[in-house]
Amino acid sequence: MSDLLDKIVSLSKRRGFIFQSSEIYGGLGAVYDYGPLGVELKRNVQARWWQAMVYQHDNIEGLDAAILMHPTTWKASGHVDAFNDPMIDDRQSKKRYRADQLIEEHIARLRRQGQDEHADAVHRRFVEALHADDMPRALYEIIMDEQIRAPDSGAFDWTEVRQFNLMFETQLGALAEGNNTIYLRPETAQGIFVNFLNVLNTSRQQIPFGIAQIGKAFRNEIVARQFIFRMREFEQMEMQYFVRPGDQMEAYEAWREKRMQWHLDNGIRPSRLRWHRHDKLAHYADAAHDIQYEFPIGWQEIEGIHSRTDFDLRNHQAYSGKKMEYFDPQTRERYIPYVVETSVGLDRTILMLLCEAYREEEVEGDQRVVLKFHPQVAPIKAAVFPLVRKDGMPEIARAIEADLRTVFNVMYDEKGSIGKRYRRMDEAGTPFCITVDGDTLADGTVTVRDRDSLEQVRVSQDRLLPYLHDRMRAWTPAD
RNA sequence: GCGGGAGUAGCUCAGAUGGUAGAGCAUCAGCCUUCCAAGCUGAGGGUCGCGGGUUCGAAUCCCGUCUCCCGCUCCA
Repeated sequence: MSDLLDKIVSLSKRRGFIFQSSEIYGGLGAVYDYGPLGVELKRNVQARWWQAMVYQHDNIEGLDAAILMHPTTWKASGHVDAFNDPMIDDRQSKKRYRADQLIEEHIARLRRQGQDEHADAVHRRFVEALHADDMPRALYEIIMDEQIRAPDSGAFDWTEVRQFNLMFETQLGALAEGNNTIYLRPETAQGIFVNFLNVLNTSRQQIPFGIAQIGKAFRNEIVARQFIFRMREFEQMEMQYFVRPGDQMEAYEAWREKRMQWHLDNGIRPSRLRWHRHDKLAHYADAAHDIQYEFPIGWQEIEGIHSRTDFDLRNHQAYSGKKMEYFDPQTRERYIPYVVETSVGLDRTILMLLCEAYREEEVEGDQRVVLKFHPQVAPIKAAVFPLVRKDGMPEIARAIEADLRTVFNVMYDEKGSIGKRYRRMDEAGTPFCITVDGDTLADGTVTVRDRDSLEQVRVSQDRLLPYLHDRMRAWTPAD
């Protein structure tokens, strides 16, 4: 891992942004907890997304669907088939096959060639393999021993057989008998699709309109690494935008622009963001772009904007028997809407903000570590200090703290030298420090110290709130 | 999943040849501080990832296991 990411991991733990899950028991792989500062950062990001998506658009409705869903949901979405089979990849063609189907085809081929004895032997071994403890391994050995080649490329260059059992299973009901297996959702989108009719019928929306949701999703990642970049339990902020078939590209382009702007508005430098177009489209999509950020580990996806046709609604219609059609009263058309999806990883956004904000700087010969968050996402908006712990300064500082607390998350600190307190707040990413000093007693002004420029401005106590609001609004990212 | 590396106080780390652990920073209490930390005094904090074994005795040796990191693979 890069030095920078190491430092961010260390700072995250040291200051209480992010902890590994269940650390006292040795940790749980690729699961993380948000600490006191981390949860503030996360809630601020959620709030900004909700504001930008739901409140700023009169045709977008919010939703909070449950994590547990009817199992048929995942049949309709394609996740059960795609995620639970023993898969093997042809390294040459990059095509993926179901290992069991390859063997079945091989057996059928042998029979066609009259090699029934051989076919029977393979078949017996195949049945045995399907019940083996290490089923993927057993299937792999058959493919190796029988030298089964890839149907398309004819190559014999296979990866291991892997079982893509990426959905977390759990039991519905207290009785562990019968077929009660359900899944923790691997994506939040299906919660939106299955509620499409509910929202349509209750919100008085007309197409085009969207449904937005923030929520947890779960995937048994094969390779889960790089801190909170790829986690087994993670949070998505998704919006599905329903449009008339044919109008999807216009909506797609509009949402691409809005979503990129959102990241810029969070203080991400434009040079660190780029578009990545999917050349190879999933079968249900007719366009797909990712927004990538230049992490210390390289360019990585943080958000996907996908035009996913009517695939999901059409499938839910087929599986549920419920008509997913929309009737347009103007044109008197009836159709299953197309969907443009924006899906951003909340945890990845947090990691991006940490990477973007982290700076090591030299101040008058000393080094400081500072998180230059956008003030709106900063966990603590302001800290209030008495310059010294006497002459009534703590009392005045406490009063200012109490006043600001009605609006912001603020912190009071009187421990250590004033410089030390500034540096502590730098590490937490607090944009403003307010110091009560001797002049405060005389004229009612305080020092407001800027995290980024280190500049100090004297502000009258009673103008403090509007002053801070103005400064937050005017903030722009450095370099 | 495979190969390699690592796991000692909250953080970063030191602990040659086995004799039951230290530093800096951080934290807490007090002092000193009238604007950018690392001044003073004191305190708390570790069964050295976990389990087992060898040994009179293990952080140090052996086995297992978990977690993290790097590379390959994967990114459905």
